[in-house]
Amino acid sequence: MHKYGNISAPVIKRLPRYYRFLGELIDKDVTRISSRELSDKMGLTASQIRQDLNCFGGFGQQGYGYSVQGLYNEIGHILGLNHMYRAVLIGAGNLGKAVAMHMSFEKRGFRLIGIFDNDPHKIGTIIRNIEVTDLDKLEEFCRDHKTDVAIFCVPKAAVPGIAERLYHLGIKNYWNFSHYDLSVCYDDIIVENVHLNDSLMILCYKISDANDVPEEKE
Amino acid sequence: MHKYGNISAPVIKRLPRYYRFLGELIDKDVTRISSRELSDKMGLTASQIRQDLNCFGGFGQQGYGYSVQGLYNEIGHILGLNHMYRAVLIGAGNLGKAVAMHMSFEKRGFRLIGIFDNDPHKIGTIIRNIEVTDLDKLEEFCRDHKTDVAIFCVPKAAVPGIAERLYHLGIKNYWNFSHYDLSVCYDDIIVENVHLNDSLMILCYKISDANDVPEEKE
DNA sequence: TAGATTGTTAATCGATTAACAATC
DNA sequence: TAGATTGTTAATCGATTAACAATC
Repeated sequence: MHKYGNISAPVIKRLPRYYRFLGELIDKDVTRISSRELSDKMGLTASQIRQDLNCFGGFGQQGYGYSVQGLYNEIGHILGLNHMYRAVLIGAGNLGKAVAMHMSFEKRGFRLIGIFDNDPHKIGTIIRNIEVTDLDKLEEFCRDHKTDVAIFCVPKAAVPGIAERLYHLGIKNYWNFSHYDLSVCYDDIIVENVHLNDSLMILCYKISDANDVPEEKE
Repeated sequence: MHKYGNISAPVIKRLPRYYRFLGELIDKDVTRISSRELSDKMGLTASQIRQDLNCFGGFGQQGYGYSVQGLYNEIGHILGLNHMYRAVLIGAGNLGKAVAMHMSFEKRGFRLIGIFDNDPHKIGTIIRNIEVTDLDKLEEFCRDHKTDVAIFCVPKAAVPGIAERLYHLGIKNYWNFSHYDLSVCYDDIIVENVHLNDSLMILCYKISDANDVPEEKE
């Protein structure tokens, strides 16, 4: 069962960007905007914006355009930001700590309710008002606290084992920062990957390709 | 001038993933693989793999398949990992620190040569053997040290000003973790974005869409 | 040689853009 | 009413898949 039919990945990927630009327009006290104006600002075509929005409904008004605040609210609702999914963070290393400290979970439909690690030096420390708990107590914690999502900030090798435990606990939604490909293991899970290494390599490709310098590593 | 013609974005995005899977095969002492076998492992079609690779050259052998190590090396070369682009990190907060500590820059074609911040509490601290420098000394530093890339780990509001300074210094390659859209400002720059908030919202969409629960925030 | 698998061309599928009638 | 801009259908473009001759 899908709330909005079968929306294509490219469309979904653009939604947060629309949301961001509309938020900026609100900050600038812009109340209405046409698909044309928005397309200029965002570097898209007006057609694409109208097509994208009409996957979810007719939010505009002929001859007028779109209400900025109205559209912002609609897209926030489509994205499901009104939800409050309970998330546990697995891994309190540099990356995990940064994710815990840096993200505005509450504005994005989530609440961080637990942080786990197996390093005795980290267990017991406090990150953003949450005590880092021993990974061994994961099952106990999830029995006591409804948990919807797990965030993976652990090394690749640790992922499969932890994923199996989570899957067994019925937690099947993952925000995955590890280099492990979760999607090839289970097929009834929801995964959103953040592969920082991949992103860095793509930057490397773009620079190399543009400069065409056959310079080698020294 | 482009080294490899005009390769489409979807193809480029898959390259790091190929690289990752081939690296794993090497670890498992697999020496040869057919497009068919690889496609099974990765959840792609064999056709797509062959099409992707043939954008860059014929790396296989009819009747045999591909040499795992050979293909790994070729893709590494295509990605430009043999380069050593000098990068400065702008922003030594939680996220910046995590990026500095967590990334294997040297394996991905980069070397981190400087870290900058404007917070007096951070200036002078050491992160991964690099002293955090006053952002005011950016121009001085870049005059003395050839710099190819800037990594943005600062709040949105700080980005446009710093981007202008970097652009003026001739630094036009950016790894952007901020929520600021650099691409709409300059058109002769290379940007690779890591928008963590967007990623989190996409996860929220996927979960909401799959569950179809009209549950509201409490 | 026979079998396997590539490189590559052709067919299909999907996403983006263009056009325009509907309508505010 | 006239002008503007949407929602939506049709046309184009690009990416993926299928097919197969080339060849190791």
